Amino acid sequence: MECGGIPPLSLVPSDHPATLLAMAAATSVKDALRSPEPRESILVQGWVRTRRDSKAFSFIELNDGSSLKNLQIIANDTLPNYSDVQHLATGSSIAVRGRLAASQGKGQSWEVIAEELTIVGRADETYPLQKKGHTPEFLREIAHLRPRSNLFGSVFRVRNRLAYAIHTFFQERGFVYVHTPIITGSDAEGAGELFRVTTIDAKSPPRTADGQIDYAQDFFGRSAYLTVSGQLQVEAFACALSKVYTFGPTFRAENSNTSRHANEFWMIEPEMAFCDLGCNMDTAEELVKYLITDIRSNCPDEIELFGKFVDKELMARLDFVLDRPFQRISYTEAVELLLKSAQKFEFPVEYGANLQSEHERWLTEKHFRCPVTVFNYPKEIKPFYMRLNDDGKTVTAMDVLVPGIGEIVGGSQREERLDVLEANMQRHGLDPADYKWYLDLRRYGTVPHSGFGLGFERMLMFVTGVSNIRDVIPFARTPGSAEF
RNA sequence: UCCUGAGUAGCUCAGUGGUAGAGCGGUCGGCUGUUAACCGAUUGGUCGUAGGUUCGAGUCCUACCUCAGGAGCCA
Repeated sequence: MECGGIPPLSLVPSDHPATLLAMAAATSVKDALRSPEPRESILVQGWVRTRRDSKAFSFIELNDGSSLKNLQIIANDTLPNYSDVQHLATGSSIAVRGRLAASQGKGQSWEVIAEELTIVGRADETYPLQKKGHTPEFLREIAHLRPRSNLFGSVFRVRNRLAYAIHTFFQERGFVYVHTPIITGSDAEGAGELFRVTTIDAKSPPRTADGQIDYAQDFFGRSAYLTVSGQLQVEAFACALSKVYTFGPTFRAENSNTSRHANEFWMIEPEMAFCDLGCNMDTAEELVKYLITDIRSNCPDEIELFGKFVDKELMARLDFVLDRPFQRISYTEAVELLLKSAQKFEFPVEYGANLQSEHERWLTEKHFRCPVTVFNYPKEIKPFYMRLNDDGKTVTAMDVLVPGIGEIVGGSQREERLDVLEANMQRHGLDPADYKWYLDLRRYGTVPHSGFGLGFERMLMFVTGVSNIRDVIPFARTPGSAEF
């Protein structure tokens, strides 16, 4: 599979007047453009990007989403419906049967001389997309039409390829894809606010004796939520199938209003048995590099577009990341570096506190100027499941920071010692009784194991240079916004 | 949620308390193997919403809404 690709049209409304649509499978614009030779007969279908009239014919730029490039159609005035063709507006859908021939003009090698042109669906002058550039903010308001733009068509072809590359990476390495549940009963995973899933009537909920809503009478007989992470569940599968990963949607009810947060996003969570923190960091870094390499070589047109119109530094940065090993630095060393730096920070650097965004940016953008993996954080600022180091002060957390985005990967070696894990839970105010099944993994044949979460959209932002997460999700869900 | 900024034509924006503007787009015509074509004409407005100050508000004040950038939370 390559960056784009659409299946041939096989289902056609029976009452449709277009005879062309009933013909054999159409050729995609992408395939037409890379044809090795002229073709006597070809059928192409798509949407009109723009049209220009010449003396005795009309130029139509046709795009079907299979490629960034358009296919030029020559519609001669001998076509019986030429007067209609001359009024074809941007956005209209057409089917064209004709001859694929070498172009007489510059700028494209092939063009289609139309012998029959069917107008499938008109678009009138209110069609909001112009052939000139639009701001991403405007296109965001027409999220249902923006995939027809060059920028968003490219983003979503790359999104497709990135998902494919993620599966390829893990499948080639013997990982098993596990579908962890979307609905979860864990309400204290420490990964943020949760969306409640309920069938209780909001107007007259069942009450307990003390007046609280009685969720024991809810659909699942308990409180249930949309998942904030498949990690706890996937650990169970790692402790059986050894190397596993999840790749699915994740939901956080945080009121985050930033360019890097959405309330519904996709996450990749590998989990590996018999794997310590070093092995974990190796895997995360190898994955990030693999994905960049894959997109770089399989979506060249799209990357070129992003480099031209989205982020001029994109290609240099991607190559730079590929050429160099990731920097690894412990939290303690990072704090020392930050304290020694002459840089003035808005927030003070101090051991024991979380690194601020500006601190992370300094490390990855100013100091090392490449991705940085920070590991061994103070236990106080990390969740209960991370493995306690021998120093008794730090846990085996690791974050991969990349320039321009910040944290793209967060992970750790998990605490595999039952007694230490129970103590961690108590320190975090959690009741081990609520995690019986999770503790069983340590009770029966426990093994050292590690894993991490890679934000799918953040990775996509990194490889495309697109700076707002809303622009790499088909229909973004953010606070106050779920229109489409 | 907090801080900062913005909201004027379909889009991008100008408009310094006194007649609502430009470029692009759209439409019509011309020209032309064109390439974000070109030339001419034309179309286009609840100035985010609601109040207030003023003889007079797009412009000043207040509240709210929306968007953007930054912060926190994190992926």
